[in-house]
Amino acid sequence: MAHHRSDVLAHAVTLLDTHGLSALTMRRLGAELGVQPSAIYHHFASKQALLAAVADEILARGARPRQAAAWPERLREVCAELRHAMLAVTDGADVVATVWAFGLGATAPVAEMEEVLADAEVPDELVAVASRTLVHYVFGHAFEEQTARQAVRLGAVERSLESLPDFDLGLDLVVDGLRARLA
Amino acid sequence: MAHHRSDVLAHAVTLLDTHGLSALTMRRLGAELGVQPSAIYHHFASKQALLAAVADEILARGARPRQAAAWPERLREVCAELRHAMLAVTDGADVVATVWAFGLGATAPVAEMEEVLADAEVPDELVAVASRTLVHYVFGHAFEEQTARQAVRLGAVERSLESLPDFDLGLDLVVDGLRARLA
DNA sequence: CTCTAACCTGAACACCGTTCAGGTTGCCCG
DNA sequence: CGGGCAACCTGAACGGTGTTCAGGTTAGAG
Repeated sequence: MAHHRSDVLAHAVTLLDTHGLSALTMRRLGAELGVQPSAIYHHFASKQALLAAVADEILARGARPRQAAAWPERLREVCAELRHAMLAVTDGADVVATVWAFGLGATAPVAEMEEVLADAEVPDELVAVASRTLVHYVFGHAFEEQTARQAVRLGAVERSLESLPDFDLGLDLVVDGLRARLA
Repeated sequence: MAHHRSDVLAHAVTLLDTHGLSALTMRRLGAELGVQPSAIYHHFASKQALLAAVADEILARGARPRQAAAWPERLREVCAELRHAMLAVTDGADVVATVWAFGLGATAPVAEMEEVLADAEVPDELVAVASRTLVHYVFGHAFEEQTARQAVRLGAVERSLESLPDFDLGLDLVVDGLRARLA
């Protein structure tokens, strides 16, 4: 039975979540679909393109309604949604951050941050700097948290998860810095 | 003629700088040294271990004397040194950030940040949060800058380098946020 | 009933990290 | 001087990886 692009993508996300990024292989994904590895190239031009679609799918699945009105809280909402979306899938932070860094996808969150800041009438050069700083923070924190969690789960390291820095506190640091610069 | 661990490490850094991370292969490194790939395993237990040593070497080569006395400027010095060390070698940001994230090395910069903050009598929980936030920012910014630079050099993308956010401004955002929280 | 587009096969190519039994080399010690 | 030991290396192999390509199948539209 023939598969669609969306089937392949859904299976890729499932495989990623259940067995991690290292298991997300063209051969294994093909086997999971009962298909030759080369068949996947009918739906995605390369593995990079597949990963880009996976990253966007991870972000889409994590979407939540916006509630806040003031820009600091709206910013926090966007960052929290981004963080939770990545943490919800095994190695999600790795995939999303890499795809974004290479400019292949996952552009929605930073675009929304820029929109929030522009709406708040923040100067243009600060909009770019602040949104980039925030996204770097969220990616770095989520990646570290996910990596540490996985290391502990595999028993590779006895490092306690208590020592992980608090996400909201670090976020406040940046938001406060931005607020100070605007005053 | 027999090689030492330091020879292998030096050649690995050279190979990384001249041809990028994707060319840093056990086979290619062996060929560069006139040696079988398996010979490298006499000096490094795995490629991960080799990359960890490469990351530490990149940081060691970027070391500069400290000059500032006040903690905000000391923090900026550490961050600037870290940034320049990574940018000085092709794919340096990728290697250093990855090695650090997996806890395999590159721990010196964040340790020094923590020391600076502790000396400034910043509360313990803020020391961990602030140093992590700063290192995430520096890694993210350097990785993005290096990736964009490489994409432009390869002609893969016409994205202008002018649009890259200013490093010092983003750094000030975090430092100011920390300063505000201390007051 | 034909044709076209979507989907897939199966083999091959050129790589990759890693292991292992065995071989060579150079230096120290008795 | 000669034995031995440690450092260093060989060469082949194992089991993977992403990707390409000529050709085959199948379902649906006209």
